[in-house]
Amino acid sequence: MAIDIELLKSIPYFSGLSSAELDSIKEFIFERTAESGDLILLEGEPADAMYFVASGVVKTFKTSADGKEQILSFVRPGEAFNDVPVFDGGPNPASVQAIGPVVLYGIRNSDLEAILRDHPQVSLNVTRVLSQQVRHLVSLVEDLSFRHVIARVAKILLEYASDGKGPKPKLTQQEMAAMAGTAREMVGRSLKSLEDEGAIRLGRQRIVITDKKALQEIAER
Amino acid sequence: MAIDIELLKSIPYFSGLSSAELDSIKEFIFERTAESGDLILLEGEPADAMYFVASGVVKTFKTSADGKEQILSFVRPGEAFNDVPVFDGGPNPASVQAIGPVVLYGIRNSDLEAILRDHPQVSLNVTRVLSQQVRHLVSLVEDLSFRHVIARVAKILLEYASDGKGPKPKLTQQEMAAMAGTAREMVGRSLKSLEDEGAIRLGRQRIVITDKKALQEIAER
DNA sequence: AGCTGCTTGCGACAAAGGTCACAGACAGCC
DNA sequence: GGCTGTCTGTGACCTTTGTCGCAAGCAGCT
Repeated sequence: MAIDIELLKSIPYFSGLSSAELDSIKEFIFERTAESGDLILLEGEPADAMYFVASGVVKTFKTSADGKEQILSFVRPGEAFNDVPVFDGGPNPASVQAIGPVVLYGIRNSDLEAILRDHPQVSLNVTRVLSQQVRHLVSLVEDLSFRHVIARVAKILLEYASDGKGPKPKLTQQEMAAMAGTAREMVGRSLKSLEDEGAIRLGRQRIVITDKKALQEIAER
Repeated sequence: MAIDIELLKSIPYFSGLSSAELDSIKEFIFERTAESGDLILLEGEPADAMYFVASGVVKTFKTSADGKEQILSFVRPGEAFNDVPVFDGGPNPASVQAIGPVVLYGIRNSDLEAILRDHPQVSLNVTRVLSQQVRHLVSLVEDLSFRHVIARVAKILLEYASDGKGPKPKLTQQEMAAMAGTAREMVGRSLKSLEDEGAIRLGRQRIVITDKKALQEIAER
C-alpha cells in the first residue's frame, strides 16, 4: 500500500513528529477510497476507526427523523473525522458522505490508542484539533440561535467565496440549506433578496459577490 | 491556601494520577470564589487561565448583539471550563456566570502547558473531556436545527428533573428559554401545552412530571 | 436529438416563533 | 405590613420560516 509520507507530515495530528516516528505510525494506517455520494459512516453505528482525508472532501452531518439534514462540517485534506469515538468510546457521532471521489487514511481505534500511548506529542496535537472542533460547533450554535436564515446564507457565501486559489466545492441550494439548517426554498429566497439589496449577482451557475461589505453587514444580523 | 486534594482526585482531568503527581500539580492551582450572578469570564477576552468548579454551578453562554442569551452548558463540581483557549491559543469562547456562590480552582495557561508536558496521562484525560464537549455541542446543534421549541423544553424538563439525590438548580422560564434558544414567552406557552397534554402539572413554583413517557414522546419530535 | 434527474424559481398558504403590553403572584427586605 | 424587583400568565399581532405544487432550466448520457 502506498501511504504518502509527505501527506502524513502535513496532518495536524502528526505535526512535530520525527520521520522515524511517522514511519512507525505508518504501519497502522490503512487506505480506503469512496466515490461521490458514498456513505462512509452512519451516525449511531459502533465506531471502529477514525479517518483522515488524503484527497477530496467529505461532509459530516446529522439526519432528523423526518429526513432533514444538518451539515456539521466539511473535512478537507489533512483533516480528521470520527476521532471523537476513539477518545470517549461512544458510537459515530455523525454520518459522513463523500462529496466527490476521496481517498482516506484510516486508523483502527485500538491502534490509535497505542499510538497515543507511545507518542505523547500526538495527544497534545489532538487536544488542539478537538479544541478547534469545539470552537467551530459553538459558532454553529451561535448562528442557529441568533441569526436569521438570510444572515446565515450570507455568511456561507462569504466563507465559501472562491479566493482564487484552490477550487471550492460548488454548492447547491440544497446543500446550503443543510448547512444553514433550513429549507431549500428559504435559501433561494435569501439569495434573491441579497441580490435585491445589491450584495450579490446571480447568474448562470455562479454567484458573484458584488458588494462584500454589504454582505458582511447582512451576515452580522 | 486549602486546595482539597480529595476533590482534585475526583476531577476527570486528573484521574489516574498518583498522589505524588497530584501533589505537584496542586502547586499550580489557585482558588477563586464568586457570588451568585457574578460574571467570571467574558467571551472574546484574552484567556489567561482555565478553571474547575470545586463547589457550586456556573453556566457558559453566548450573547447576541441584541442581548439574547444562548446557554451552552452548566458546569458542575469536578468539571472544567475555558480549557479550549489553553489548547488553541484563542480568546475565551464564551462568557461564564455563577449560578450561585461558587468556589473555583484555576490554572494559568502556561502552568497547564507544563503539566501536560510532564504528565502524559493528563493529555489523554483531556482528549476524553473535549470529546464529550464535542458530543454535547453536536447534540445542541441537533436540537436547535431539528426540534420545535416544545420538544426542546420537554427535553430540558427530562434532563433537569430532580432525581431525588442532589439538589438541581431551580430554573426560571427565562433560563429555560436561554437554554432552548427561544423567548421566555414561548417557554411559558410550551409548559402550558405540555400541561394540556397531561405530561406535566404546573404548580406553585414547581413542575411535576406526571407522565414521563408522554414527555419523552414529545421531546422526540 | 431525446431522456432523465437534479437544480431552480415561484406563488400561495400554513405553522411556528418572536414581540409587545400588561396584570397578577410571590419572595425578600425594610 | 408595605415595597420592590423578579418571575409568571396571557392575548393580540407581526415576522419568519416551512410546506406544497409545479414549471422551467440545465447537464450528462445514450
